[in-house]
Amino acid sequence: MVGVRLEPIPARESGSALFGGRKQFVLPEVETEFDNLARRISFAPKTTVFAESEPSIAVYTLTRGTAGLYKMLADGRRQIVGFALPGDFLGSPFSDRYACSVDAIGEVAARQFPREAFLEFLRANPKSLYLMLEAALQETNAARDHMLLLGCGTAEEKFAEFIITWRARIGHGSALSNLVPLPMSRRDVADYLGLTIETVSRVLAKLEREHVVHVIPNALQLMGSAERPLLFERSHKAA
Amino acid sequence: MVGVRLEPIPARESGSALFGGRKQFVLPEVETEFDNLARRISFAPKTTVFAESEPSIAVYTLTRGTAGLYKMLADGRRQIVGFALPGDFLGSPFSDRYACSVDAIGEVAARQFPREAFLEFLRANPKSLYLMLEAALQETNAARDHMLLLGCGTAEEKFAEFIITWRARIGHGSALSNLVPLPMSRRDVADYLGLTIETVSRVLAKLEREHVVHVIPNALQLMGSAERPLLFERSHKAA
DNA sequence: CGGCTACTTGACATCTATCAACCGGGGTGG
DNA sequence: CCACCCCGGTTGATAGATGTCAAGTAGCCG
Repeated sequence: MVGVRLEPIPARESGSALFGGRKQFVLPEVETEFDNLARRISFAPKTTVFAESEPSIAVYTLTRGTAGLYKMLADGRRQIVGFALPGDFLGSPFSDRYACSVDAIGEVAARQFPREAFLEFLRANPKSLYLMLEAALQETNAARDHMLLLGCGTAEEKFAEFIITWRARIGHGSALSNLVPLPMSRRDVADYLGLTIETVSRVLAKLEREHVVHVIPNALQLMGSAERPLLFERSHKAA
Repeated sequence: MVGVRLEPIPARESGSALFGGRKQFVLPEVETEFDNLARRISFAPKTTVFAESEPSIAVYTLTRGTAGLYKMLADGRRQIVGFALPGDFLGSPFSDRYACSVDAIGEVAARQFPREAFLEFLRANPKSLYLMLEAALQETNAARDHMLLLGCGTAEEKFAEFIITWRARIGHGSALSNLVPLPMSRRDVADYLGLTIETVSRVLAKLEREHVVHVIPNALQLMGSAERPLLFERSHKAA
């Protein structure tokens, strides 16, 4: 086990959906033009926004709720590759088929854009294109950070990294709270971390025994005083 | 264990460096302009092209050899997030620091571009920007495919997926050969798959015992007749 | 109240990591 | 030219983490 403090956590990559919410790729001056392309649409909890390999007819930006992006194997094994929050972009604009599936976790609202219209918008707005490329590279990097976790981390390290990153994402702008909402199920967490739900449960039990966290339905209370090593330490700190 | 045929393998994502080599983001008509920005540079085997967290002063396109991209933890655990082949783009154009490290595996040659000049080129060439965004999204998807492997795969599945994807990448254009060169060390393979070198070695021994492959120094002979299930099956086939 | 689902807990199995020995090829230097 | 060493790789014995299977609990909704 390798440890690091829990608190400061130099704000790392989003680990998010396609693009972390903070990265706005539509500039204010073209926003209404962009919005005109959109159709508002919402999804009930546990319903599918789109599924991998379906024809990619539209792209989305999430406006409310949380969604899970995942890829699956034929026998049902599933890897959640990210969680999307409001502001995140979803879809495969350059592909004829969606590259992964997206399920609403709770109630979800989104703006839907026909794929072709979206591409046309991009072609007409190089500045947006530029910002979106920047966001896409950040996203690739976030995926690679998660690869590091999946390939090298222990169960406890995986969970710790998850909860800290998640807390940073939803704390977004406002101060970080020690009461961290967890809208997703244990199965979602397990599939995100490459673990089983039982292992996640046991890690939680252990952290609770050690007074690092308090387990609450749909949330987690981080024990503020906890200077306990929780996370694995990167060889190079984030910028 | 879940099986799938070895042969057809619908050409999947690159799993590559920053951008799969086949994706040319510099159009012919601006290529000389682009090249004028470049400085040719080469790297001896096992040397570092750049390291994570170093100032991001230049970006590169690989012209010869193979490179490994990786991220590390403080205690030395390493995750190789991809291998780069000629044509692949390397660097963190939008960041002040490199997002991951790159080591030459064998002898490597590359073109080096000052980061600012590269960004200026992108801003001046929306078409390149567009193609690069497309490539970046492919790369994100490849990273997510690898996340699926790292999170869900067994040792044997991981190795099989690796060897098949690698073979497809270097076969690139020409017919796929059953003699697959492996310029990287066992350690590289292990760190790419989230395994130990011993486990990789044992998987190879097992596959050899079962006449699926023949192990050769710096290469692997795939036994053509092998209809043996080797890979894990995706729930949705690639497009 | 009953039954469902999500979650937890326990006992056990298994895969992969760990630790250690060994092998073989290539380079180096005597 | 040979001996040696070093390094990468293989193989074996063992241990440990996590997965599997099964039972039990708690909350929630009908």
